[in-house]
Amino acid sequence: MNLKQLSQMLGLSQTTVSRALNGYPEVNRETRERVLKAVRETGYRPNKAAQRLATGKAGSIGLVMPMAAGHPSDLHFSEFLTGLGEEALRHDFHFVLTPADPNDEVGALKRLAASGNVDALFITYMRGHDPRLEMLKSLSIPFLVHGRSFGTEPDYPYLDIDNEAAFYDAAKLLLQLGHKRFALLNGPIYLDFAIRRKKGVVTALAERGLMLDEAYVSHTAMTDEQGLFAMERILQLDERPTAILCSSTVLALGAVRAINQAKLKLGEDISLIAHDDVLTLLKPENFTVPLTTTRSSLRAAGVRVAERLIGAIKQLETFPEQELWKTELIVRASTGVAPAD
Amino acid sequence: MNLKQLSQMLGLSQTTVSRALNGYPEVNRETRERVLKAVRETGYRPNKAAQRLATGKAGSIGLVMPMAAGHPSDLHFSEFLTGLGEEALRHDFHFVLTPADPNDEVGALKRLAASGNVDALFITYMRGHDPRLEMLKSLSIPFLVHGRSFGTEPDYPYLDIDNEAAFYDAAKLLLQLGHKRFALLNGPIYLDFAIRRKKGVVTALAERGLMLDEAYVSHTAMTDEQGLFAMERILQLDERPTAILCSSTVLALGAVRAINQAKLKLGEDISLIAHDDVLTLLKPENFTVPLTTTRSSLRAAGVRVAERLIGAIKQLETFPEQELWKTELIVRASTGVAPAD
DNA sequence: GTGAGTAGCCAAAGCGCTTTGAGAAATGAG
DNA sequence: CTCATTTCTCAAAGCGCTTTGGCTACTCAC
Repeated sequence: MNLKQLSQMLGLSQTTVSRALNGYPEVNRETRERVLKAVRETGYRPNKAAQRLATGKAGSIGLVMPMAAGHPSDLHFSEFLTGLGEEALRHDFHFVLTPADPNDEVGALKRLAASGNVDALFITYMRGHDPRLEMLKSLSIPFLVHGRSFGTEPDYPYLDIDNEAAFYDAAKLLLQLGHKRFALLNGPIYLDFAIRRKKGVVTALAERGLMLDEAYVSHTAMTDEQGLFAMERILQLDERPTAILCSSTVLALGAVRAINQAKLKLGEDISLIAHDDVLTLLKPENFTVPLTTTRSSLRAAGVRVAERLIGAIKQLETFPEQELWKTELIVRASTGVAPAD
Repeated sequence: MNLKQLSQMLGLSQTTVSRALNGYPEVNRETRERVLKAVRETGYRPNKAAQRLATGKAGSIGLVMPMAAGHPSDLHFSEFLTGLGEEALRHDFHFVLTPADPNDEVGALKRLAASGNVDALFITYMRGHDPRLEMLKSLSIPFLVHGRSFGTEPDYPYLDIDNEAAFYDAAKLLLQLGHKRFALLNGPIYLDFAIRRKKGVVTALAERGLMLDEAYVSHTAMTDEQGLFAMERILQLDERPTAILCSSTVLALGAVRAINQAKLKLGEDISLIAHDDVLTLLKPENFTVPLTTTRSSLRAAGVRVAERLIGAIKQLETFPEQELWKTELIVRASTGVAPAD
């Protein structure tokens, strides 16, 4: 069933039916109702590809799904996606998900944009000096960045959390508790958030005349196993750290396991603060020793990103172009006074 | 840059350029190379919407993402999605993800199909007597079911694991270890896999003249918290069970927490077998007491589903229409001989 | 030298929708 | 009663691609 058939059935022109459907004013009330009724009865749905071709709009947001054979599925990504979906649902939008090799994200993005399949693009997992930015700016399609790109002019629309402040505050809290030897389990160093979080820690330590020794820093993928390995390694160093900062509760999951295996008491022998993306599965309060965290919901960020992108597509984007969310510091049992030497 | 411009630039007709691009034989080698070169230089990409409109194919698989405000993000779903993506990447396919209210999946599916921007559909989270099946069968678009629908004629293409056998075997193992009092932490009872797993347990017990008491069965969402609550409730029953079967390692995560809190020793006081979907984040071997599991990779299923769907779209589907994968029973430390009464 | 066959190219139709520009009918003003 | 205006409707063009059905210019066999 297509427009032509439908209009023939009704004895109307395609124009009129199309207008009736899309809410144009110049169509008689009765006629419109007749059309709507017929649509209901026949189950007619406009062909999206045709609509897209005719209007240039398609009600879809494109995103690249970083992915390779063997690449682990990412909890953070799906939490974010859930947020996007939640908002998209309200506006009858959908996503076009292009899986892409992590090494070819620029290419994948370019293809996606040129394909004319999407109205807006969105990128995440931002890197320092991210090459995707230039590309996006050269395109004539709305986009939004989740995160920022360290080392580039911040002249693009973004939504980010204040990673530096979060880890500055976390480190500060630990310093106030008397800790002196810090370790940091971070994400890959090329990622923007990892750079900023590290910076936050370094700054806080510097204020007390302390240095963050590189041996006590790990940059790994955000999995529990990497957290375990990194923590095991660090615990075997000569001077054991008493304060651990973790870039994710996923890393913390592994770290805590290593700490338990070393028979150390969390919150007594060793303190830990993790960043909490509010993952459904991994609640910091459900750890045997509830974790102190810096919190910011990834899902909420997803909702907001979708909201802004859809606004941009509909050209009613009146939102501030750049948002920086503060994180909350939530103190639980995993942080305590530094043990006496 | 579109076909018309490109062909003008080359002094060729659109026909010839299109043919050159799509590998038709009736175009001169030199001409083809000239076209390909121009494409590389200009960065021309065919408009997908137009391609779709002209051919009816779009290189995309549609799927409905069950989702509502407040609906938790599902680890199982994203693990599966990762598998899908992995295979789709190889064939330059993408997904159209429509978020949908869990109560309106039929509608969402119908809209997606009628929209004409997907080549194939796929459904999962199958229910008993699933209403989506009839709808899909009435459509003229390839589809594949992940799972089955209990109580319907199995005359549709599916990929499923043998849930009944998995839980039959698991229960059998526990029976052989001398267990008599069983509990089952299952998914929502309307879901097909939950029905079949329960059936497997019931059958195994029946062979020994035992019954599965409904009080010892829980049907909940597959989250760790629900696992915790259900396990807490069951542990407080008069006759404490000694054998627990869990429909997911996520449920098991909560269950184990409850067991620990009750100061029971896993593998001694109480035995537990969970179904392992091979989630990246939740490895049964990483539990403090490694879990005995029935294993089948969700991600592998995703790969296979994508493979079959893409095959169907390209009309080279020579695969068996229906696949039933066996699960592996992997014995670890969470199962032990039943404690003496 | 002729006719059949083939290689290589093209014009134009069509996919299903939106939108432009115009026309017919109904209404109102003078 | 006429002319201008408003209301409603329509035919046709166009979005960017693929594909059908020719057409021309060769090549080759006899």
